[in-house]
Amino acid sequence: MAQARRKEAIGRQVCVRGWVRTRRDSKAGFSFLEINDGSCLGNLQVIASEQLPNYQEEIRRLGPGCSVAVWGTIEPSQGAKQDTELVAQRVHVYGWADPQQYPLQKKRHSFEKLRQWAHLRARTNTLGAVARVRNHLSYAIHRFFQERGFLYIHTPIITSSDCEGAGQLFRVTTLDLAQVPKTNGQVDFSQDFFHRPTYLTVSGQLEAETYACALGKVYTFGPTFRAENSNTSRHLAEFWMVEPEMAFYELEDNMNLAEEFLKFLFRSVLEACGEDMQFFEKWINPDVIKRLESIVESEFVRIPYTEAIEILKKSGKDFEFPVSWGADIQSEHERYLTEEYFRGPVILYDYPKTIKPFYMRLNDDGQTVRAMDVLVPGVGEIIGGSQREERYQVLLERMEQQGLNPQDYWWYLDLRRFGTVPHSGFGLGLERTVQFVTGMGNIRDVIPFPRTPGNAEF
RNA sequence: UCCCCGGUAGCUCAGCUGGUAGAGCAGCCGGCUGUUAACCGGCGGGUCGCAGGUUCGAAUCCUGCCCGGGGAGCCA
Repeated sequence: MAQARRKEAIGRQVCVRGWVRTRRDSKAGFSFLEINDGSCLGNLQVIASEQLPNYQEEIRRLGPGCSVAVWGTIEPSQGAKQDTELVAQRVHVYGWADPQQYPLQKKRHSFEKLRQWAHLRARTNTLGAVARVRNHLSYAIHRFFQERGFLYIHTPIITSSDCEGAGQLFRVTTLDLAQVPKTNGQVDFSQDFFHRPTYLTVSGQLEAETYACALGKVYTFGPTFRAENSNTSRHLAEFWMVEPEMAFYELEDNMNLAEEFLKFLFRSVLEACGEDMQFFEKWINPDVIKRLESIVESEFVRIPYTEAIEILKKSGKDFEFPVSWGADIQSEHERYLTEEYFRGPVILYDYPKTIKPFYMRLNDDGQTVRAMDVLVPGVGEIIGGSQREERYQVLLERMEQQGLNPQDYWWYLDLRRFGTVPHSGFGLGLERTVQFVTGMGNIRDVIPFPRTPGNAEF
């Protein structure tokens, strides 16, 4: 259908199959049908003459949601809003959609309402466009890494490490919850499927490091789970994350890769998803295209955490959360830096060790670690990463400082005992990237079936 | 989890200083039209989120609960 809408298709005999978006009748003896099959944003206009045998019985009853096949010839359109139209020689109806019962109407629906019809919302312009952009980003992610010699590796979904410092975990068990086996009042996990407590992964990083420390450059791209009771437009309980991990990369290499990566993705979407991006620019956020174009051409600002704190202190802004060295950068602070001060992406690095996980490499000052966060206007942190601590003794001390039991991480420590190398990596949230690219305000509208606290119906 | 805002027709919402419900769009019928957010006329359509309470009387006031949204924390 994407091809049938182009002028080059004029004269061709075609069959298209899809869903009716709308029907308009003309007294001149025919009806206009707008058909969409998801291959592109725009609809194909079909001219269905009353001469067709099923015109009165079927075609005149077609409405939004009905599924059809149309055979005919592509001809130049007499109307102004499209180049081509399909003059039907035959229209077959696969399935009806009773207009009294079909939820989707020709009119615009709120995204809140569409979430209640998650099984049908892909049939709307916006959600269809989001799906195509999301698909293209996924493709571009693989292309970026594959073209640079990274290996795609599959890290486990089920893990037993429960304290990576990345939030609450979902428990995985086959125990009968009505009759949990106990020993001395404690749950006896030796009777569970894995003979130990297990969880859904919150990150594939630790496992990815093992492959990076053998094969060089690797990446994971898969679902990630956080059981945090987060109710915001930027959080999901189940989301997709891209995590490259590179041996022999130091923090600066890591930042270079992250910047190159984002630019590659944005450029790729601009090139491949023009019609969808114009739709987002018109209906969702008038800045989306400009924003991506300027990022593709600009250098990312890179400043140490300490310098960012100075900027925030000098801003004269009355922040709800006080700015002080050693405290986390809050959403309002990120927003000031990316949206007001720098007006573009910013990479912050060298954070205080007290607010970052144990695996980040300690700087010589003994106070900061080689962490980096990429912040973008609108969605905040889109990438978080670091150079990993490769020194056995330092890593051991950091684990103990953070109250972790090194025995639980024996295999992770082994990477430092045997042939350790400097290495780095980062994580990119796919949904936040889709949000940033499309301008969609709520993360629940950029994943087909969002999982959030209290919501897993579909 | 905390702070705000909301839940009335299929959809978007008005009605909320208490007096038993309304518009636009959608749907159906008719008219007009190479139409494209089509247009004009007519018709049908509601346990006012749920449960209590106050009152002669509650969509409207009070309490609790459920659901949704925005913001915050946590983070991707």
